[in-house]
Amino acid sequence: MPELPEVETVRRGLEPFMAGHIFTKVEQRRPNLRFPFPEGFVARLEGRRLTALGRRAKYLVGDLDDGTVLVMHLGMSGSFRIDYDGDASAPGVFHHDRSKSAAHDHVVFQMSNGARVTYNDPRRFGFMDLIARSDLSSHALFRDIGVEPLGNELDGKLIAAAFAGKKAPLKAALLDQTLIAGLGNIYVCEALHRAGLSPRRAAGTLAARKGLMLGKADLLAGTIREVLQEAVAAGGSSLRDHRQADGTLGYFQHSFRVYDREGEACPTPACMGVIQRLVQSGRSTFFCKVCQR
DNA sequence: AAGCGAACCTGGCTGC
DNA sequence: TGCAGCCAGGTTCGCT
Repeated sequence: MPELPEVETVRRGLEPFMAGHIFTKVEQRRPNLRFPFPEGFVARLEGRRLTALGRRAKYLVGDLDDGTVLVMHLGMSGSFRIDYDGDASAPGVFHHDRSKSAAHDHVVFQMSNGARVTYNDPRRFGFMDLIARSDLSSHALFRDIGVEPLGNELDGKLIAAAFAGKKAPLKAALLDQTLIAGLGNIYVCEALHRAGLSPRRAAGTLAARKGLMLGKADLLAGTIREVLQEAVAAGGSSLRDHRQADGTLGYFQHSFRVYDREGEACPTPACMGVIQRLVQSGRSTFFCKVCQR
């Protein structure tokens, strides 16, 4: 499920059940996901307290009380669910999601507060790692990651500079995690439509603001921020019944303007276009060729 | 060296 | 009903 809004939604769902609590038992049911689990994964977690659960790009980043960081990536199909043995009437406690096969339950975290947190991932493109907090920013996974689109750095000037000279299409440049971190196929399509920019336009053609005149790069920075904020507020998007950690469904998919809407009328006011699908670097792009130039 | 397509893996849906 | 083929929210590798 995981672009930035979905990962952030997972983070918020897990935080109250995990942060501040101790891993009393960890089950690792297979030797690898996308990559092998790190040496001693279970032993290095059991008995440790998770002091905080954060997010960087599409990574969940959990600090342990010994200076280690538990890094988790959901790949394409990873999800968490929570079973809580405590007071079932407590606020924020939800039902177990039984819609997924236990055959793909790869990791189970038993926490000291009675919460059981299960990681399920049919395609196994996700992974987990343990990295010293002091090495995190220089680690290969994080070293080259670009700006957080919901942080303060993202603006038209940054986009124009990052995309300068690029002949690759905007679609590809926006998916490049070393430039802007956290966008994926859905939100790139949505941000480009809102900005009225063609996914095929060369990335290097966006200008930043000159004086009072806003450039297309400024417009795009605004729509990226806007669509991500709206999606986070909606609890992310739930395709194929993908659920939040608490078992509830995000609902931003109902707000898609173009993604997976091939053949539908373009939602731009007064636009007579029809949403088209095309393939760019092996992925589906949805856009309106009338109002996106 | 940037920019593509293929690969990783499983499951769900479509169409014959 | 069965099965082949295509598609899926991500990332990395290897070939122009």
